[in-house]
Amino acid sequence: MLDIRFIRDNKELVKERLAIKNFKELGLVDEVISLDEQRKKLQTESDNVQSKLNVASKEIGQLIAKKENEKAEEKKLEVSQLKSSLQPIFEQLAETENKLNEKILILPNLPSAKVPPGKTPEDNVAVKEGGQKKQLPANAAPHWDLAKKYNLIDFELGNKITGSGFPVYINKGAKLQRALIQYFLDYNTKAGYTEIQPPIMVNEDSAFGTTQLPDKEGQMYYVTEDKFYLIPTAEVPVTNIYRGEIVKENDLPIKMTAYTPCFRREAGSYGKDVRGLNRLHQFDKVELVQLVHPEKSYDVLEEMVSHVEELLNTLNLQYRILKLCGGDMSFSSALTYDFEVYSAAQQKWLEVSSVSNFETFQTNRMKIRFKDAHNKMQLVHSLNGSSLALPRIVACLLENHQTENGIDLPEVLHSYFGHSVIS
RNA sequence: GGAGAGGUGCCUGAGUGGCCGAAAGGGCCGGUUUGCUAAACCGUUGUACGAGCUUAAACUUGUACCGAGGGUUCGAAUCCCUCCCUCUCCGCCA
Repeated sequence: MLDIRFIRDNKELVKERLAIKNFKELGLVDEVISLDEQRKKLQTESDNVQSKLNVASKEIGQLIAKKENEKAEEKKLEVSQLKSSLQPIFEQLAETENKLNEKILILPNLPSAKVPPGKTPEDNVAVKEGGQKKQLPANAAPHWDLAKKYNLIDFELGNKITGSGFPVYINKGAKLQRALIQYFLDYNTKAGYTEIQPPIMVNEDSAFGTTQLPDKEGQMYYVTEDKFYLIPTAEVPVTNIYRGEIVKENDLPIKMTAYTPCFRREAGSYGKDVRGLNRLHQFDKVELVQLVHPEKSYDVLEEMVSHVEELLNTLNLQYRILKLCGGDMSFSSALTYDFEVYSAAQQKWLEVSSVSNFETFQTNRMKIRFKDAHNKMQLVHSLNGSSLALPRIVACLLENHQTENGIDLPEVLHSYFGHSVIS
């Protein structure tokens, strides 16, 4: 959620930036500002009346104490008149606040000055490519065939148990998952992230805090009986750990990592990209979350990008890092880097991580703050990134490391997996 | 799921209708003392949104906030209702 004071003071800048994000309803900015002005006026009005009421009530108390009941009764009449004049002001104020709130929630986060313009994924800027391009054997297969050949994943069985998009990992397939999770978590905790195992269902407030709600409820599974959402990413429960907290400046940065299953309804995405592990309703992911001092957040973003990049390097995968253009960024992000790994057998890039700085967009909703050196309240900046999303990594590991005889696993996984080859 | 108790500031905890934004103690921060540390003593210590003043900060001031939301009353932390949560006992159970 954008800060209303910032919008007030930087109206034109806000519009310019929103335009970069390809946001069309720029008139909302003016609406929000005028609603805010109305709000202030109404509040001043109601404060004044309430102040009078408070004074009068005290006087009544004193009159009663002095046994001057008649005068007290007169005052009471006066008060009841004041009260009835207050009623419409309250209603207007509530209505204005609701409207303001509703409108301001529609505004996406402002892209940082570093965000390239553009409308579609085509306009994203590749900032780096790395890793080795693989020479695959002539009979190279896509991962769904490899998964079957080596009996790692049973997609049909998942259909039977739950539905499509819920694969069953079997035997070495299951162990590979476990090895990856363990490896990623160890890698992250070594870099100073605290491991968290959060709930994988969250309440409405949490889903609101990280901006899944309102608006994206269609993407989440919902447990109606208890009003819980299954998390689409660990970002939701982990960031919300600090919801409503005032942290010490010295405690920043707060670095957390968590493995969780993630659930996404992926409503409306049928057809092409859903084959095999490419797009699932349930998948595993290890996530990074940081809460940091506002002055440091862009350095931290770069640090997180290198952290994920280094992790990818150890897996010997060919990757590229994209800086997302304004039009392709998420609603809440100020700057996002996507990591894509080249799936040699499918001959396409698969997104395996997305690292973003949200600045104060989430923390303003969650009210995660600290007192700075001048004793002034400030919102912390929040960032998160995947490190990494399992299914596509598994897909790329299988495809890119396949040989005539099996799958050669990268060295870092040998001890976690217990073997160097899947055959 | 059933029965009971309770949710107050950073913490403990008092407060059952006006003098309560809230006692007391602890903690924190600042100061005095001190060779240093400790102790002792003094002082300070909420948030949000307005208004005034100001370049700004400081400051002054109004309103709201004692789990959340409603209600009663001239007046609510205090009384009533609903919900949420915590604790104890019972039941069920990985």
